[in-house]
Amino acid sequence: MSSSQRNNTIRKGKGRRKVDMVKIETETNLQVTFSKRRAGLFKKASELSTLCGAEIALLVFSPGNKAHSFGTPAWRQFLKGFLTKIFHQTTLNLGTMHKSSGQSILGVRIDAGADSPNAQVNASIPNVQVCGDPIANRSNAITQHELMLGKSCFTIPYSSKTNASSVNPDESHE
Amino acid sequence: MSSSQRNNTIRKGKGRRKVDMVKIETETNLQVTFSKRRAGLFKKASELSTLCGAEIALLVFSPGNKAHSFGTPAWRQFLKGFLTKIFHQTTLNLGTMHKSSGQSILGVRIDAGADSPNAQVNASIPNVQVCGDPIANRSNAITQHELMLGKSCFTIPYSSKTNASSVNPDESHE
DNA sequence: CACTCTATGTTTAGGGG
DNA sequence: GCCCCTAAACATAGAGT
Repeated sequence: MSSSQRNNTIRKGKGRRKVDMVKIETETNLQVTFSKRRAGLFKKASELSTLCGAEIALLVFSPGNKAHSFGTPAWRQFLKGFLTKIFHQTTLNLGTMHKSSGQSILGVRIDAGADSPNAQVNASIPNVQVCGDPIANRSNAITQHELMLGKSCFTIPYSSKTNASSVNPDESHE
Repeated sequence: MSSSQRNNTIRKGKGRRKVDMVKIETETNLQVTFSKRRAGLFKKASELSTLCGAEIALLVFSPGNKAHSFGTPAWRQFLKGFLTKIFHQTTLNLGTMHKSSGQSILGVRIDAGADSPNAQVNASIPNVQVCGDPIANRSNAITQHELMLGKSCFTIPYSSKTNASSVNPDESHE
């Protein structure tokens, strides 16, 4: 046990209190924290995009499997152009519509069979695909994360020290 | 122009200075800010995952098209289980390896043709697919973002006020 | 690029309505 | 869930190495 008690506070004052970086046990507390921090995370993503012109895609699933997503405005166009360079034998369907509901279906579909740019997808196969996975498989101990795009492999060491760097063997150093 | 000068500082002190939320013009400045904030964003994502048990996938492309990714440890398993429920006519290939390099290829591949769970993907078709797109298409003005998963449509109004809420017509309110 | 340092702007835990 | 409030914790801009 750390200096504080379990997941709880260090002292009784009013302002912000330190919390241990372990899963919150109190259900209501967890819900509140999730909402606040999810909003904060989205804001940070938005700011990074604005300040630096970075393209970002972010998917968050709450413990109750509820999906929350974030994407920069130019994401679709950016991704289309980026993937087009990589995928030589596939066709990208972007911005399709849900057959029955007519609602927008976001994401990218890689379909080796279809070649119609605006082909509608089968309603039973939502056009949503996601990416992201750490090499490390220990909970709460993300040590490295790799992403393979085309011939380039990007590696991001990630530790509790919040280190984050990247290596790109095929392109210029950034 | 705002109260400050362009993208610059308000005063001359030493500590942190307020910055306008517009794209940074100075190249070196932008690089430094990108590195710092990207690290901060990843840390926030990691903390949200740890504290609340949320599954997260995050992709960031720098202005130079360099990819940085983040994903929670259980992301692959989580996604596999989640998508299995949704995709009835496809096969998921997870955790494949790059043919030539042997390096891990992250992400999810929806391949209607293949049904071998561990089939290797063609090296020219990296198994990386991403999701994320706003409904709004104006730069720096993300107003709404929708994600279609199965029969459920999740909507996240997003404004400069950093509002972020979600609606799920098919499941319980969170 | 990475690190350090400072000062300060920003986020957020907890509690109330 | 939303809003408001407080005060402490945290993130980070700018400059230097």
